[in-house]
Amino acid sequence: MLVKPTDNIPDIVIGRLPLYLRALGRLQQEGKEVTSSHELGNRLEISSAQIRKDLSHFGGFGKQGTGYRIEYLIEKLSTVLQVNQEWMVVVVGAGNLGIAISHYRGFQDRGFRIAHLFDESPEKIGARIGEFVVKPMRKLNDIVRRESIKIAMLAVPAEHAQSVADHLVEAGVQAILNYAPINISVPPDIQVQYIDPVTHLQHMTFYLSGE
Amino acid sequence: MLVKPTDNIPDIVIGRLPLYLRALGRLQQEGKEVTSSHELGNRLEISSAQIRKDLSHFGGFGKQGTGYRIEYLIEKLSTVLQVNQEWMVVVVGAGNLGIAISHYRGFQDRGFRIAHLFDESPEKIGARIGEFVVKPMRKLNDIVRRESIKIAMLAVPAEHAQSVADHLVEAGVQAILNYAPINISVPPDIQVQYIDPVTHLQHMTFYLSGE
DNA sequence: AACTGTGAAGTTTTTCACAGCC
DNA sequence: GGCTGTGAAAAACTTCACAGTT
Repeated sequence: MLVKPTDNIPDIVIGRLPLYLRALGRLQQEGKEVTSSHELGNRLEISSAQIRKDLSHFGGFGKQGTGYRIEYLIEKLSTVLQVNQEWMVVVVGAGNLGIAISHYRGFQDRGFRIAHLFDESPEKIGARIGEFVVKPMRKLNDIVRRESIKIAMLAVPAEHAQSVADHLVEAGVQAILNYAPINISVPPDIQVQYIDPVTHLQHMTFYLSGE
Repeated sequence: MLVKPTDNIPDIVIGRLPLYLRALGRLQQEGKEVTSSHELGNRLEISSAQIRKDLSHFGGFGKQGTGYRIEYLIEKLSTVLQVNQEWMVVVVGAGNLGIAISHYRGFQDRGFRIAHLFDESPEKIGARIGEFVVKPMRKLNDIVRRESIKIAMLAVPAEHAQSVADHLVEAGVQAILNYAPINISVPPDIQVQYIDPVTHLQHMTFYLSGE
């Protein structure tokens, strides 16, 4: 039973693992100890065969006839995704969005901790936002390097997203979660994911019966 | 040249159209009038063939030898996605996230306008948040019905997401953008999309060189 | 020369269906 | 009887490559 297989796992499979993990956490909160590909599939509207096949990439996590022990599966998936450790994250941009991100309690128990909040605006620098004091952009490079921070969330206006991303990469960041509604260009070994609510809304309006 | 084809377009294609639209808007801001599948593809890191094939589902929007007129393509894609009209949206949940959503300026010019902000907590009801006054949940049904609002953004704690979703559907909402980190169950004709930053972060940590 | 639109080919992803185990 | 893990089959998706147009 492997945990980090040498054989290449499709990215689309990796993208589903966090959903499994989230649903498993929920099942656990509900007091369940064991689940099945069928139950998980119902929750997530994913076929049970798909779930079994996805999990089988990493070895046999289940028991025939019984299903999956939830605690065990959570531990295994956490290891695969490397969220059995806590990752330090920086937030860049202390506007409404950056502030909301900084206040959000939901990162903690899923593998992430916000370490610093940066902004370039003189009015914001030094301000207290929850437990953070807004730090100036010019300190970003030193802090990220010194603390070996690998992950950043980008919550600046679209016009500044590319140049901030460049700074982050320069400072050694390897993964960027970009909330700005613009595609950024980074070296091929840097991970980028996007969050743009409007793209989701526009995806849904396609299917709505016209006003 | 069709605009709403009878033949079934793959959902995965529909999901890319908002990205095209976003990139086109950006190109337009930069003063460009014409683009090509190649240029768009470079921006989005999508192959030019894919873009041409996706667009071809809706008819010939481009000109051989020339490319695509940006203004024209924006208009066509907006029509396909039905965002050539403005959709009224309600936000449920006036915590940090709901407040940040309500302040966000980026919905306006991409087809959406926030009409109301709801919360159930007595301390929040009546509070002024930007241009909104927080309304009580018990008024949700009437307001959504009266104004024929079809879209909601759900920014309540995970524990309440399902019951609020049920209320929304009951009130006639047809599309829900769910920010709560939990899968909700709705009738098959209701659209749901999810925004959960942690799933994106966990997707990226898979690829990071371990701490 | 540059570019679209598109069948055909190739690749990836999902589902099926069942042997094997509890 | 219920469930996993998995080859094989099916379906979906992407890329190729080129005829045809500007």
